[in-house]
Amino acid sequence: MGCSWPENSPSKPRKAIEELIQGREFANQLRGLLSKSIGYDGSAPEKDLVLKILNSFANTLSLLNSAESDVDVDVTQVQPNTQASSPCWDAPKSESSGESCRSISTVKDRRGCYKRRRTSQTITKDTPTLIDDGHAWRKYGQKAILNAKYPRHYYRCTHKHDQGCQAAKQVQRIQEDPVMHRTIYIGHHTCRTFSKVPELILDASPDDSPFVLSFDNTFTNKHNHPFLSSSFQSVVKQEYKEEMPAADDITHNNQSSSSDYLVSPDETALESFYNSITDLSSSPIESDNGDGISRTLVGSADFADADLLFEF
DNA sequence: ACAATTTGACCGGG
DNA sequence: CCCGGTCAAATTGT
Repeated sequence: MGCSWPENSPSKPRKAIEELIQGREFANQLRGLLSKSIGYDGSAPEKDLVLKILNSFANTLSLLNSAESDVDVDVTQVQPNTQASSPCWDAPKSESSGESCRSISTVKDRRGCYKRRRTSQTITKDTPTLIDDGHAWRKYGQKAILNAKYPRHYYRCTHKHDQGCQAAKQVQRIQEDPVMHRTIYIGHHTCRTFSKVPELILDASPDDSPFVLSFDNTFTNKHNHPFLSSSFQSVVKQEYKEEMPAADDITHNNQSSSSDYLVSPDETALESFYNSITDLSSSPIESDNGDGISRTLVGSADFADADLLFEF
């Protein structure tokens, strides 16, 4: 079971990946046990540890996955409006206005104008159900994934068009542990607007040098998160709504489906969420998986700042 | 009325 | 051809 996420690996790394997935599975089980036996006054170093372990697994897996699939440095050119690079969605209207296109075209002719994202850096994060990373995302798709119980959701930055921000993310519920979501961040934010976040948070941060900014926040913002409650709630609502329809249904698993419906009840999700929150805020866990990040890139600054948003 | 999400179709890579 | 990523019309929410 499981091991459906990374499907793109030759053979040696693959074995390693399977091992890692198994390890992660075990860690998840341990985590479940702990949250049962401890209740939610949290503050258990054990759970702290488990979360660290889980993150290590996640990061290692993402490293392995990207290790052989891309060797690129692809710092994607971020240019909002050079018509040279703008695919087709910048000026599609003109073409459609001459809509008399003889083609049967129930759909406009999209041939050739379909830009598939070049593999840029991706960072994988496992987070308890409803974490908001503080960025404004716009959902643009949802897909059932082969062999996966839960669909994958596709988001891009809300400011893709007005600011040319290339950031995107994919979110999928982890089937071994439906409480957790795996989020793959692709590309980095070039937008400046934190629409959801009141400015008071940012006031300590001038708006250049994201590196400084993120570290700064790490130390200063640990205890005040004025936006947590609001964004939290909205996300809750959204998530539950999403999960309601047909957890499985996908393609082929007609027979086992009945058992799939007993996804963990809401309370469990909430409880463990609170637990994680507590744990996360009490220790700088995330900051150390810089190892996953630091090996490459330039865009990491933004992810660092995403990380600390996970930290409350 | 506008903005965000849903959803089926399309596209390109493997 | 299949699968996953993206587009965009239709629908739903604010």
